[in-house]
Amino acid sequence: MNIGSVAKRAGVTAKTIRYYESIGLIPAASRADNGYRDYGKTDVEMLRFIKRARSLGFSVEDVGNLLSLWRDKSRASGDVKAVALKHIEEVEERIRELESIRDTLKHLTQCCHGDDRPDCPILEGLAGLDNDNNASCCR
Amino acid sequence: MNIGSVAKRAGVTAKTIRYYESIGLIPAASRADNGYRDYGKTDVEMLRFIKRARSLGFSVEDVGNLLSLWRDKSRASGDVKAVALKHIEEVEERIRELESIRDTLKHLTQCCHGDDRPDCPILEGLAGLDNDNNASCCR
DNA sequence: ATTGACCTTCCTCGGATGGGAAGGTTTATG
DNA sequence: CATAAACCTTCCCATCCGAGGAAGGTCAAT
Repeated sequence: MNIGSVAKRAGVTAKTIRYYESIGLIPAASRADNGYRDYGKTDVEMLRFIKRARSLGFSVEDVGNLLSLWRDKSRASGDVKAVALKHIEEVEERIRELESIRDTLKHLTQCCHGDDRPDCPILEGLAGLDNDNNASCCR
Repeated sequence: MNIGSVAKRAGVTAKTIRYYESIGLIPAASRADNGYRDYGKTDVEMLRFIKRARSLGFSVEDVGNLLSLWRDKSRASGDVKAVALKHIEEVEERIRELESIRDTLKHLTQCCHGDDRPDCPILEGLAGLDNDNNASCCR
């Protein structure tokens, strides 16, 4: 199977597959006589695995770890769970950050009358604060 | 004031200031006789403004827009509010994405017994699904 | 024979800086 | 005064994860 077919089947681009090979995430494909990369069914599965893990926000490095656990038939499921739990922690941390940002922005916009007048509490809020966190912009 | 002082006062690095100048986010600083960049108090304010906007997740391009609104004494506060509201939308969208990711991961980990046994529903969940979304991994 | 769809490698780009080299300047200390 | 430390300058390279494209080889169908 050529790289285009396997790419389509796995839902990734040929570019991405070559990139994964170049960084060692996946083993180098064997070559046909014409020099084209040649793939099999297991390669499609592997790429689907990678795609799904990436879509869940695992870094390529994380995916590398998950892949070796996947291939290691004698791995402990606890090892995998540890990777996943750590990632959940990071995702939740990021969510908290974004919520804090959202709350600050909402606060600023609620203070702003939002009409044609030039005075704007949002800009004042952005300008006036040295510290990184929430403002009592409403005078 | 040299770049180091203004950097310290604004809470950014000298590198960052030079970068902002290079991309045109801030005007090129005037130079002293020795060729060093020379800054004043308003530059510190401007850089603080930028820093705070960046910490709230505005892209450098967004910050450029906010800066010109900031400098334009006759702007309408509604213009600023529009930028801010749009950014809130984007932040909330990103939060929803991450929450979806987190929920999928939690689901997978809850299915995993997490001990020394080699069978692992997390890996199976990652491997088995073609579509991008939630799995009923628990048999 | 030609066209179009593949494939190959290699190079560049993006966002928003950080790191560091190579060299000039200023300030502080001995 | 000499020297060292702490500045400053420009310049290039690295990050992360590919996307885009150029230049060229190969294959299948018309």
